[in-house]
Amino acid sequence: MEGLPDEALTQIAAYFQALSEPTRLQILNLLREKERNVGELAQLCGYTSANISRHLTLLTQHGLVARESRGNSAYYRIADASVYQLCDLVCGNIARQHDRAVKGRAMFTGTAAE
Amino acid sequence: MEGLPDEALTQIAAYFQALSEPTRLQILNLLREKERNVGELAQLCGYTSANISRHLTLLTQHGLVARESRGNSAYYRIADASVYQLCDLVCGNIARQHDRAVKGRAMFTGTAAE
DNA sequence: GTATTATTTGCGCAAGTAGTTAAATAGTCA
DNA sequence: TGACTATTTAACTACTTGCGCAAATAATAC
Repeated sequence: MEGLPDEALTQIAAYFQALSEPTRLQILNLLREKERNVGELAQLCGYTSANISRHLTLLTQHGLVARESRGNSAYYRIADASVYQLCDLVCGNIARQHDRAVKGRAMFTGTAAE
Repeated sequence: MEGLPDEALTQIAAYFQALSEPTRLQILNLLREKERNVGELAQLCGYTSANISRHLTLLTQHGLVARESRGNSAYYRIADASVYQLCDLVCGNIARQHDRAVKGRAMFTGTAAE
């Protein structure tokens, strides 16, 4: 990422944006287990199929999931498993930040920072 | 990320959203070299100080940069260097996707997929 | 105190986005 | 062919967000 041109930054930003939506992360999380069709995902997420379908097209455009048409259903599966690596990294960062917050509060409350 | 509750997904999404903006990535990229104050960053990015200041507050809230007030300037520096790791991962993913695109096109154009 | 500089914040505008319903499209089965 | 089901797309609403301008705040110098 050292000396990247502006266009590259734009693409990276777009990739992050695809991951910046709870519903899309939920979809990716559900697809971790096994492939699913749109209706299943919609029901599991608690949204309309139309909505989930649009999220899936966006994820497909970024190469995160892959679509396979079978019967009159569309099955989606993870296409780039490194997403989970990304999420794990982020989880670690968030956890560290929570730690700092707890320790910071401990200074005032006297609570043990566990 | 396996069995995360919805709230966790929301936090992860928020973290990704902080990185989903070209200007913010540019700021992080500039801070890689050394700390900078708001005015410098504004000039380097080509935006108003007001705009950059807001981006910096957001990045600070997510623990990505840290602020230090010196004189009547505010100096910002990277607080979580693992951001660059994240970006490197994403760069790899985008590169792979470009590769696939080139190779896919090659089937039709006869172009060598370099 | 005033003047000057740097940063932050309030406000408004334009563009983007997640969600809905309804219509269009595609596939299966009789 | 038509009926039925699944998915995608269109149209719309409500909300969010990046930006600039101008005012407010903070720190230094006189």
